[in-house]
Amino acid sequence: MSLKDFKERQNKILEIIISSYVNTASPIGSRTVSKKMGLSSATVRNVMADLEEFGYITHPHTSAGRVPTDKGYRRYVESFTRLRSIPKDEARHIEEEYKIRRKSINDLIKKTAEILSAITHQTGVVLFPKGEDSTFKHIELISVGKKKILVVLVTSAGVVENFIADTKEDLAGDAAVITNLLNSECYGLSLTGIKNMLLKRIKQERDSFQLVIEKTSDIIESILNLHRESELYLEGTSYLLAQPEFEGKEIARLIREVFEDKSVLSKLIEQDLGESGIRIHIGKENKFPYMRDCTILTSGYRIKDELVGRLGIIGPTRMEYDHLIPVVNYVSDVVSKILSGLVE
Amino acid sequence: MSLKDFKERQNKILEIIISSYVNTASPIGSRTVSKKMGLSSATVRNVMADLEEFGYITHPHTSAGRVPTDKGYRRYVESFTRLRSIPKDEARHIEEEYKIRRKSINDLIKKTAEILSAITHQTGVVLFPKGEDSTFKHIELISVGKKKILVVLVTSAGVVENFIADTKEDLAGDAAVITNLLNSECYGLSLTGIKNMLLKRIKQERDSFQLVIEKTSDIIESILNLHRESELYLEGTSYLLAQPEFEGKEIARLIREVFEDKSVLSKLIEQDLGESGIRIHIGKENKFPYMRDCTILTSGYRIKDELVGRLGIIGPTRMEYDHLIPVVNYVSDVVSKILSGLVE
DNA sequence: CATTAGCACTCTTATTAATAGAGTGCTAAA
DNA sequence: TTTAGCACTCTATTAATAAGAGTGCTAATG
Repeated sequence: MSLKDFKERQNKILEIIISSYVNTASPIGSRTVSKKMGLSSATVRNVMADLEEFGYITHPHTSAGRVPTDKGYRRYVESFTRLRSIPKDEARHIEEEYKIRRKSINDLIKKTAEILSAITHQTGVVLFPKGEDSTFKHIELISVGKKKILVVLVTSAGVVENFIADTKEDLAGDAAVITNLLNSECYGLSLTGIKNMLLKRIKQERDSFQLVIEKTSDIIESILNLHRESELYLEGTSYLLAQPEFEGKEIARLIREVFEDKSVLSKLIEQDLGESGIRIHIGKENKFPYMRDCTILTSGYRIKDELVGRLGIIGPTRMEYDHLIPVVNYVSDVVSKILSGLVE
Repeated sequence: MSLKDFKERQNKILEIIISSYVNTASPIGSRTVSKKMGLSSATVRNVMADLEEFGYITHPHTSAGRVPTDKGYRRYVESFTRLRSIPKDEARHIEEEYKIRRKSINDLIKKTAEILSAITHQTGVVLFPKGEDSTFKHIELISVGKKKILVVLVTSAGVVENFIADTKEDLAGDAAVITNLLNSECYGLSLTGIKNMLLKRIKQERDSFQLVIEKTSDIIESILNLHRESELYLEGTSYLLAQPEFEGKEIARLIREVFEDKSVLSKLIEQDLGESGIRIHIGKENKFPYMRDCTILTSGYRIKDELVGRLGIIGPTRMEYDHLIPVVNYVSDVVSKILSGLVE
């Protein structure tokens, strides 16, 4: 038998083990594989021994079937040379979900996490970074009470943010004027750009702008201090916890460490922010200990041609990679298309 | 022994059974109670038999201790004549959480669900209704692309909503003018108010407003169709699922039916919207079948003197009522205070 | 030489039986 | 009215056994 055929058979058997294991969550014996291959169980056992020697599968104990290792899943997903296209009805289903599409970007992003979770039955996740470098398109000050100003910011991408700032004086009467001035001066500038501009202006006294700066120093400070941290939308965490591999033991820990404090997960996903395609982190490949039985599967999404964030799912390492990879990819395409459509 | 003393002893024993059961999640025997009461176990058993006869506690089986029933919990919580004040350090802890307070109302509400969950170790929930009757304070149209207008709405309560609307013509040049017109005409009106005003204006031709209506018919339609549904923020669903009573069996069902489709929960909580104080729904008192082992504990929160929504927790019926009721109450006070402060 | 049949061996899981223990309810005594 | 005492019931635990799944190795086969 040629080396190529040999490898091919290994792949085939690994594939059967994985796809069976994904469904049953219990070790796969040689007989199970043999039936699906038309090979005797003895032959299969030989191949299995090889696969085990190279670390693609293991034994929970002597008389149990085989279970894929992280390395095994890795080999499996690497073997996908090109993305399978997703079934028509599933595509339609996704489109359908987006029909009743929320019309603001914030809503769209949040809804996407829900949709991902609902169609994959895994935990859906969307990372929406807010860089220091996003530029302002519009700013609006609205008086909502004595010495209370509601600040509404719109970035060039069409994202709306708002907060209420306290001011020293009551600016109710001046809100419109100041709004106009700020708009004309700040349009198109980034956060750091605004900071620089203001510093420069403050130096050259006797500027018509000086008055505004004085009156609105509190607001301006609030804007500059606005920590525009990345937002991470998680939806359907219960799917993950319902998996048999997480029964009982360390669930509480996993929750607290991973889901409660989203910063860990954010960091993990942010690593791939530069990448545009599908990225998969399997089990212990995530250095984080409580994630050792989880896989993070994400794809980048775009506004126009600009890569803005990543979306995907978090599930047990034992997930349907062959099915879920195309789904996540498809959703990221749909989201990119909608986002791009919203701003032009 | 007088009837009053008799009832009092019943209460005391019920209280011990409940507080023990809350901690251990396993039936409480007469000996356990006896030790905490200085009464013999035989006497306790007599009282227990009475309590059982009236349906306040049950027997899982002959030789097991007693377990409180929904009716028992109900009697227990009704026995709280006034709210226990919460411990100082806990109060400080809550204040602390709100120190890094998000400055927009939307963020505050969302953060509150997280805080509730974190401090109670239950599922936190906040209902934020958006009535048809809330009035508009400000509207802003911002061009974000050809034939794309970003509409930003601010309600009198200071809540900001935004969406992107498609228009027939490109309105980039007119955005500012239209914004001004809409603002002056719509200020202080409710959604239905705006609808009426527009209909009236459309009838009387040759109105200066006519032009605007024509050009912005798409936007206006979007605003009118804006289904301002109540928002329900749920945080920490995993706490509920981690409870021993939900081990294994119908978890998946509970998730899908209750947490995924938030409308059920919304309805349940909306029933108490008129009520200002603490409201508790114990077990089967929630008619919804999958909630029969859960308690919903909520308190109303206010902006100024106006009741706007409800916040609280969802947990197993076996929860620390004596501790959690004051906590939820305290949080609702803090939130009310902050909300009121934000708008004046 | 790759494949397969056969068999002894290992370890898990399910089943059964036996025992210990927790808790009750009732009766009679204090 | 309270309590001590006791028989009784049911659960939970433990141990022993049996059944079963699956392996690895060897020898036979095409």
